[in-house]
Amino acid sequence: MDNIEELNAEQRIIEAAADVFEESGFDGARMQQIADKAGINKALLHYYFRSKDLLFEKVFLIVAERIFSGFIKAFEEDGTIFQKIELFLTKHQELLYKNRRFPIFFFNEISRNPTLMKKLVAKLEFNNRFKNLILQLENEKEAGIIRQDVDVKHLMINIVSLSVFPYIGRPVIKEIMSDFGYNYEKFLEERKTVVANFVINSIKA
Amino acid sequence: MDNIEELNAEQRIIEAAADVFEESGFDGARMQQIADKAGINKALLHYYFRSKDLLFEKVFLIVAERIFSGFIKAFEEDGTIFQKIELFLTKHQELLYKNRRFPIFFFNEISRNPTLMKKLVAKLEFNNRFKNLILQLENEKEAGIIRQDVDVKHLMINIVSLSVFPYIGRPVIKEIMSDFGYNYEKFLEERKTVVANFVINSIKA
DNA sequence: TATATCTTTGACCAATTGGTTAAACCAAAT
DNA sequence: ATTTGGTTTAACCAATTGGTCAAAGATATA
Repeated sequence: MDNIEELNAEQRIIEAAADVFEESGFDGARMQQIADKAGINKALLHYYFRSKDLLFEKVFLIVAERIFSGFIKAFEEDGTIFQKIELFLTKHQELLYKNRRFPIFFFNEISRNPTLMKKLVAKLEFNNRFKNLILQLENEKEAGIIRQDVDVKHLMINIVSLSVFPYIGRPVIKEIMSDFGYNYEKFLEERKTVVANFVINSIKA
Repeated sequence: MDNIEELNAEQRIIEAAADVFEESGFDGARMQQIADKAGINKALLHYYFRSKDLLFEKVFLIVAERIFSGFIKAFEEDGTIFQKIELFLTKHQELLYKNRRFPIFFFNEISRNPTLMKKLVAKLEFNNRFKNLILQLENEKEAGIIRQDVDVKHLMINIVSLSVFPYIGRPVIKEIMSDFGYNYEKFLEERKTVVANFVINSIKA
């Protein structure tokens, strides 16, 4: 959303709020700052969204849905499990790279208010979307393509862990890397292929 | 620190502050709440630590050092790389399980104030402590114990990712798991062996 | 006992913050 | 031209928050 001026007040508020909340978190965010960034009076925030809590919840769900639905589709395309993993990792990395501040913001806010996750899960219909993937994994296990001892739950979490953690731990990794003379950005670039290989090596029969 | 009454005021403040900051984050934490939990007057906080910022920094570094030095040693023991990985994962999981709220707190605060990480790295002497591990990995690579294409940086991040992410994403995973009829605590328990196997499968020659 | 130093407190303050309200603005309908 | 409805604003408010300060307690020293 570059041309924020063209949007109407309500939409400008949402974009501004997304930005400020992501930058400072719920507790650190200031209604005045959101109003300034949206180019409107502070009272208008309350006119459209009643309270900081309600504004936050609405914005949080909008942004989270935007990002999640971006890569959740990767698992719904056709292809072998290896292809799906590679496709997911590519899309995931792409999205993370464009939204570096999102992961830590997301997990932090969810930790402070787990109810948000219930609402998000309901909105995104996780359950339905992953059923086929689970079936496919069981099939490929029996077909001898992947190891017998692979567990779907753990595999999924492993993939997401490996993909998203470098963004959550960005400043930590960056600092340690530079301490060793490595470059963080180069590291992220390498990771696009490294992670896929790591996962596939680990599960193929 | 169970018997908080036996400590002197300054120590009680540190323990109370650690608790409140970990629970609410820097922005969400209230000096009054820390004072209450420490059983002292709010003015005493400022007598000992001057400001919220200084109190936070001191407490953050104390808690982070406590936890980091707990598992960093795992890599300094003798043994093959496989043994070290298993030892690290065991210790790491143990510590994470006892300090569930720490990871998200830690990474969130570091993201908002990366300077903290500089101070922590200096305090913990990361560089010196990992040199030997890197040498060992190169040796075992040449000896044909682990794959030629294993990269030390990525391997380290992979291990930490797989280990710590389930705690960062706790409410997220919990919600999705229950949506599928799985149990999160059981999942964590399984993970102790699953992760080690996953990593070792992936790197052994 | 008197004095000096460190510890602890209650009362207080200035600044900030989320939120309210009454009035002004403005486009469309009559 | 006037009314009507939604939109936007400036001014304001009550509550909270980090922080201060002078005085009271406590402890050790002489």
